[in-house]
Amino acid sequence: MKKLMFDSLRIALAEEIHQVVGSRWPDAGLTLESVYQLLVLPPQKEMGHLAWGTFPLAKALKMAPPMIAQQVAEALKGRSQSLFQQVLNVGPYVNFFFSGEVLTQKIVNPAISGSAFQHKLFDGAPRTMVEFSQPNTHKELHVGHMRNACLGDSLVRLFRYSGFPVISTTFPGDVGTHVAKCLWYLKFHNQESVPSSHKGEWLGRIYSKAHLLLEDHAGTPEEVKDRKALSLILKQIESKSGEFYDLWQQTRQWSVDLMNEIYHWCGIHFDQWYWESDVDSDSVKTVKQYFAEGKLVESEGAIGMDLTDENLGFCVLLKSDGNGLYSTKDIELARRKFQDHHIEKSVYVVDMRQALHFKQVFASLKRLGFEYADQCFHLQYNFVELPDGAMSSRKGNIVPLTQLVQQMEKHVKENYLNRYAGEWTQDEIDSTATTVAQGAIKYGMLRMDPNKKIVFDMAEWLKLDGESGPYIQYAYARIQSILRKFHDSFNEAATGSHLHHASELQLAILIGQLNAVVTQAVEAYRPNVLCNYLFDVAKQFSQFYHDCSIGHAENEGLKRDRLLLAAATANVLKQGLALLGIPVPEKM
RNA sequence: GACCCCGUAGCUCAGCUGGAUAGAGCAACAGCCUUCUAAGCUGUGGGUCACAGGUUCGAAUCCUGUCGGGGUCGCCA
Repeated sequence: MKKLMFDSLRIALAEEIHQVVGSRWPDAGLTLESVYQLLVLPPQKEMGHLAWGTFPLAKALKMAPPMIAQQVAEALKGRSQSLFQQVLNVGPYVNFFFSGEVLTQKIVNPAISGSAFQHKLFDGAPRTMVEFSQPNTHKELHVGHMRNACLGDSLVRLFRYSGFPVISTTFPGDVGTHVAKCLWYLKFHNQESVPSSHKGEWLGRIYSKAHLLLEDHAGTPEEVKDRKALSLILKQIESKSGEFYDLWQQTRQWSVDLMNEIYHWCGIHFDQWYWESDVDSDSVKTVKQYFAEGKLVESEGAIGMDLTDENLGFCVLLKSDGNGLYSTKDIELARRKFQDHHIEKSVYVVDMRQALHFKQVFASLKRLGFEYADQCFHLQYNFVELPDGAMSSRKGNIVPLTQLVQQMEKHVKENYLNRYAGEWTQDEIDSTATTVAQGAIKYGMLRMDPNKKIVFDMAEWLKLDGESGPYIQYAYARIQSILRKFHDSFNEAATGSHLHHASELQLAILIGQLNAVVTQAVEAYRPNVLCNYLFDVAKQFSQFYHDCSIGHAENEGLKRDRLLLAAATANVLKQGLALLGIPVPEKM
């Protein structure tokens, strides 16, 4: 996979530099592409719009970088016609300033027409499957699940935008001991009647009670009875018959309804759903087949793959009782993914506690002769915990996802949107509250490096000023408000020739960076770099908004140029937020 | 004991495929709504980039070691 050149301003500038350098030092062997890749934003806005570092050239020529920068800047200055307005050398860098016209032509116009968002960013992008969101049925969905869902969904969107063929998939756990525990409690101990709505959440709480009761029974005569009951339940589910199978089908649906409700709220879609119950029995058959072929070994009564020489221990694939494990299912699932969808790369978004598990699974796949084993990638991320420690649905100390959503929407209405009561319809207030809540929650989940832990504190999450999703949405809504107000002056043919203020030019150059930022986010599997960028754009817009009035622009030409720039900014914000799975409000 | 992740301002974090004077948000303090939405803007203060070596013209960034926090290590998922 190779990064492509897609930024027309950088390409044009790189061509000029390449010509100058090529004619002056023909032997340096500098390619157009390497010139392009070395064009960066300067650390300080005052230094310039783009900067070119001379380090590689300095190495090739064995000259001091500042010397080269000076000579390149001089040579560029001597050209009769150039793209840039000003060039100056600062230490080892050659810095460039552009006119409002060039920035409008190269950046603003493509953002207005939408062509800026249609570039293929990579060559040879593999057909990729992204598996994320592996919630268990019969348990409650909590804020920790949200981080995974947001991360996976954003990656799918980023890959797709960049030109990858992508298949999104989920692998919910609808069988296993946690299900048996839940059904056991429901049948033998539950005193409550099943609620008429929110059955999924209720079921999750039943699971917690089941777990606690079973712990209480540990070491008592009840324990033996419990184990027998659980074993019976599991058998009935597996054989697809009996009262517990019926109960499983019924209750499983309650959880699935809850999942669908949440995914719908989040705007998350899966192209393919793989169920544990579906791969379960086949996975055992597959592994038994491998054992029969002599590809697996027996150890301490279990069957698996010995990976001790890779420092990965022993990967159990069949328990001594003949049943499979999580690893067993993942072996079978990997096989199906490549077979069903002819993918070339498989990404697993799963928290870091499973790092060893996936190393074992991938190493096992490789030894089993699976040709795409090296193309399986575990994207690990750190988990969400509460101020007083780890969350666990078994312990019941979780923040349910539905609670976060409800509180956030309520908070947004009470503190901000209810001021429009009477002016807006209730529908507008409700749907805007949902949009803003999505912005707050998703941005909050994505803004940090995936490797860093998130300590969830509801009070902190409800603060919507400063670096937050709503701050960015607010910038967008303000632009829409301006466009509504001055739509008569909006003109797509505006040239940008009236733009001179630093706030205008800075905003223009910044909105031109979207594709470069997306490229970086995709390469690093990190949506947080896009979060930071969009915050910067919104901040730069706020400054522009403050410094450069559109309604009171000195003349009509300037007003048109600024309107066009604002509209382009809105498009970049909307497109960028969409890659995070965040919608935009037309007003807020 | 082995392996993985983290350690940057009072707090939460950017910056990490080496490059310009280490940046934001929050909190604190001082200003800005008769002017396009104050969920906003401007300004001030705040740093031994955990520590110690090494590589390099150049290190918050790469390597080694130490310390501190979290996680994982065969029949849970």
